[in-house]
Amino acid sequence: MVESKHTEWYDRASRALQDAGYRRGGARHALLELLDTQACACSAIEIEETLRHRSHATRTVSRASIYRILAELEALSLVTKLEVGQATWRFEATRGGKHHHHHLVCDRCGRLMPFADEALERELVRVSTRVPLAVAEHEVILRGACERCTDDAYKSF
Amino acid sequence: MVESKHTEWYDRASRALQDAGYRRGGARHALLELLDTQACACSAIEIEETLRHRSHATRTVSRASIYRILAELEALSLVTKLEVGQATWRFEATRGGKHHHHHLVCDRCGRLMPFADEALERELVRVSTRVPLAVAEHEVILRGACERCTDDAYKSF
DNA sequence: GTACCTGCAAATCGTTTGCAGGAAA
DNA sequence: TTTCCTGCAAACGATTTGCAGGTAC
Repeated sequence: MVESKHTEWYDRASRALQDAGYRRGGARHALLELLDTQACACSAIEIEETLRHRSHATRTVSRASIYRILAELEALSLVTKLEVGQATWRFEATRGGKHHHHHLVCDRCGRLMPFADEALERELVRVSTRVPLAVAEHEVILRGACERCTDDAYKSF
Repeated sequence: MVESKHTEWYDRASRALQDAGYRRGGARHALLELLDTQACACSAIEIEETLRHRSHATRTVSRASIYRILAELEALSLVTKLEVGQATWRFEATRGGKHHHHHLVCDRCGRLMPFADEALERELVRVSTRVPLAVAEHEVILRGACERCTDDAYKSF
């Protein structure tokens, strides 16, 4: 098996877990490795499937453990829990400012894609100060038809 | 029972349902009346409770019907389905431009409040054109601690 | 009278929890 | 050896569906 390189997030997460007193369980390790490779949010079910089927996956992990570990990671702010899609939680590694992004959701195929925009970010920060809430996080979701689905519609004529 | 005034939304929704060939069922009517009075999104369960307990509620409606009717209304763009809170759908009447708003969610008590901001809206429209998706809707959620919860924290010292 | 509407109860699906065996320290 | 970690299976809660009776037209 090829030794794969980890990102900064993986190292930070490993350390944080250790500092928080968690042991080096195999399931937890497998989840960290997987989350580290994901560009956008994925659901617990997707994580389970990926770990089960991907050849390079470290091992399979039971669904209960997936939820438990994700909850631990969320409590340490190592993953962010999103509500996007089908009334299902999705999770993604909480990376630094540079990787901060929002989400595009295709209404037709359910595809989820990240996007980022600096001006929008500034606007959100400004709005956050004018609102009766001590804002800790924000989240923007744009819904519509993705290019793939738009193309398909075109081809079907 | 006092005859209550309906908003433009109620009339538009009634007409749209009729045009779409739906009959004037009692459950559907009760739901329209209720949704018409709500300032912000509510869940199917909340709707059921409200219809059951409120004195001015027209009648009770079974949960299955609530979901079915909400799905019809959503298909006609008469309500908007949101994912805010506990992996639960919430629904609110789709009103004209003036009532367009986004949501503040309190992480501590779960309270949901609407907010609106014109500059943010313009920014969202701009961003929508620069993204690989034919954007049909957008949604912004700000999470944090509401004033009530912040006050409580203060008082507890 | 027919076709649609509605309520009830059962099924589904994502998520959470209880418990017992297995692994890390 | 002790305590934590994990998987399994059962519990849970929101949502959906099948079906039978009731209602609008």
